[in-house]
Amino acid sequence: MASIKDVAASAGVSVATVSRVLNGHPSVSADARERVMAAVAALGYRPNAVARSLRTDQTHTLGLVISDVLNPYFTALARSVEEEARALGYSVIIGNADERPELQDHHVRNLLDRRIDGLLVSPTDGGSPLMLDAARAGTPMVFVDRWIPGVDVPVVRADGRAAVRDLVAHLYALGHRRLAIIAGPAATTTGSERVEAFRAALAEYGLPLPDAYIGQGDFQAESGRRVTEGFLDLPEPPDVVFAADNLMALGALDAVRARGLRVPDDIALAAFDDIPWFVHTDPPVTAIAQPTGELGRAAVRALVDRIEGRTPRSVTLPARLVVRRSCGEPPTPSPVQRSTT
Amino acid sequence: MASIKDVAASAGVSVATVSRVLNGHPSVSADARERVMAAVAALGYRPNAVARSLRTDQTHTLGLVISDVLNPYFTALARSVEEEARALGYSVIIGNADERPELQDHHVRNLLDRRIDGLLVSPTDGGSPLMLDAARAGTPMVFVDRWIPGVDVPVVRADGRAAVRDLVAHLYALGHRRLAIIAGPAATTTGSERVEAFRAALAEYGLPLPDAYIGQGDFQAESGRRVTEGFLDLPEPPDVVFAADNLMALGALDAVRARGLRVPDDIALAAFDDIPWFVHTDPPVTAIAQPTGELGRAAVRALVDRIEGRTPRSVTLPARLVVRRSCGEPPTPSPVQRSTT
DNA sequence: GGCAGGGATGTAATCGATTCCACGAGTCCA
DNA sequence: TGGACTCGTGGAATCGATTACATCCCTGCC
Repeated sequence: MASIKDVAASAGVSVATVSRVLNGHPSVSADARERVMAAVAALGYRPNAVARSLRTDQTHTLGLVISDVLNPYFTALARSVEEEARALGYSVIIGNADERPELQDHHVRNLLDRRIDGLLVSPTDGGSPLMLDAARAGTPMVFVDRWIPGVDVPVVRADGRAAVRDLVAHLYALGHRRLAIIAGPAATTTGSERVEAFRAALAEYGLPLPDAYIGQGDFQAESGRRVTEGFLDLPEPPDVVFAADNLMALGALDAVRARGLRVPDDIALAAFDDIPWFVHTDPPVTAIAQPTGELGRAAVRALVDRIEGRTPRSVTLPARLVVRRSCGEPPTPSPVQRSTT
Repeated sequence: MASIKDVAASAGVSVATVSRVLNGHPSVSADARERVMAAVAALGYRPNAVARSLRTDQTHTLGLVISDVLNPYFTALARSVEEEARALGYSVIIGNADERPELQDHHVRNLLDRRIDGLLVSPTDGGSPLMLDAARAGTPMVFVDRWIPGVDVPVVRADGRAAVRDLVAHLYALGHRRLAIIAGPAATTTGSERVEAFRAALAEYGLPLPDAYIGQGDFQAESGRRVTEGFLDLPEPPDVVFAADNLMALGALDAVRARGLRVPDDIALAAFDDIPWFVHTDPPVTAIAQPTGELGRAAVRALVDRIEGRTPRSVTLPARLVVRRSCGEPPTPSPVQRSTT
């Protein structure tokens, strides 16, 4: 592969001049510029990003560590992150932690070794020393969706509290009184916050949230299935199951169907995170939709602000309730209610 | 960030010795090794992968360019690719082409500039000069899922022909005679092959595939919707719509529902690519399942073989039909038929 | 005792870029 | 006419690693 030296030789100039041409430095004669461009074209020369990064100490690359690529919510997030990053001149390397802290550490370490310019993380746990050290050491970092309390890192996320309140109001209006939740890991902020928001909303309606109605999931479908089976085995099963993410909702649906029961007649279902498929499940699932695209874009902007020396801002955007049929009585019949993720 | 020089100084040895320790070179005294390790730990030193890559001309990184991250099929593929690569000591950088050739080129160029060790591609089109040149120039490359004919690059893919034949048999047995297909872009192998397989299978049953029953899609949901609307507007609409990928099937479902029609009573639906959600759609969708995980792993193995000087093999694995209820009469009732993707 | 061989180590070249500095030539103005 | 300045250019240092080569010292064998 041709290097800058080959270009210089072929154009009859020094490597310094070639570099100046390539970087748009003003002080280059038109003649030299032309000869260099010709040589570049003739040789099919492309600058070696590795060498450039070594010298400039910039990789123009962002790392994105997400909890689960198979989760459509995170895929959508990753996509919007990549789009915005590309628009700002950055590439993105995605690390999939699969909800496993040690994998998360593996990716963070790998990304740091590659000297990415900044890190976007949706932490799987309370934060390993590795990540905390990196943050403290000054690695530009932004948390997205989930975050770690007590660390001085901007957070870009959705606030689901209002939407959860709307959901509970909706459920209450439909006559449901025994509401259960499949929670995410308590070590994640989204895991604990959603339970708290749910509990607070229930309290407004004078409804309890007994421990038996709080199932411990891990954001994966299988745990949704398991927890739901537990709920169904209760002497007094809940009227509604609220899954704290879309995959656990999928598992819940599995469990309900495996028993030969029907949603919403036998038990209602709602989920946090709206995804396109929820329109087409049987029945369509009532969900809380996050502004995923805007979240990803805002996170990238905050991170790039930080990298380029500006002051990044934390951002909180509202989530909103999308009512479908999985909790009972359909909303006023209308054209297919499409997803908005 | 500490460099190898700092470690050398702190350990009282030369950088060469530090490098030897770090790379497990045998000719280092126990004493020196120990002092180096201590210094490494004390400084929290991590080798700079950028510098290392520049010197060794290896990045231990694979590029994966896929057509659409939002498509669960490709996400699953990406996941298995990353897993296998990690097991073999490589990282993966994913580029999402979004079915747009120019974006695909952008990512290929970007990955090449970063001097990735090898490229895994599921081409969005017939192949840009950029990609063909790279292949000819000797960049280790493997095609996965889709490929470009006439290029000397190993291909790892699933052969859906037998499964398509099974599907047609199934449809025929259910009494369907007017079968239509939503095809992918003809420029992609999967786009054209699936139509050909379908046509060939229909021929075995003496069924025609009129042009009006071949809708041109682009593997995205919206095109599935549009094509399906066209089918429904036909004086003689088809009995069955076979979507060449899961997203177009989703669009088809949308279109059918928007008309107030029902699957499979009014029109049946089948899809290429099985995904977990198909179990839970209304109705569950009959689909052709690819061995996605094995495909990803085999592709990585082939690519790494090529990179490390062994001879890579092309691999073709069989896809298989998963019957659910979207084409009519359920299969013998049984426990929930789970997805297998 | 001397020499060959091998182990441990350091020096320095190298990878491919960027960029500081110096230098020559040309321009402008006093 | 000469000095100051600008512009275009090249030489060389530099980024942080790896590694060929040279050196030194120790051991073992004849």
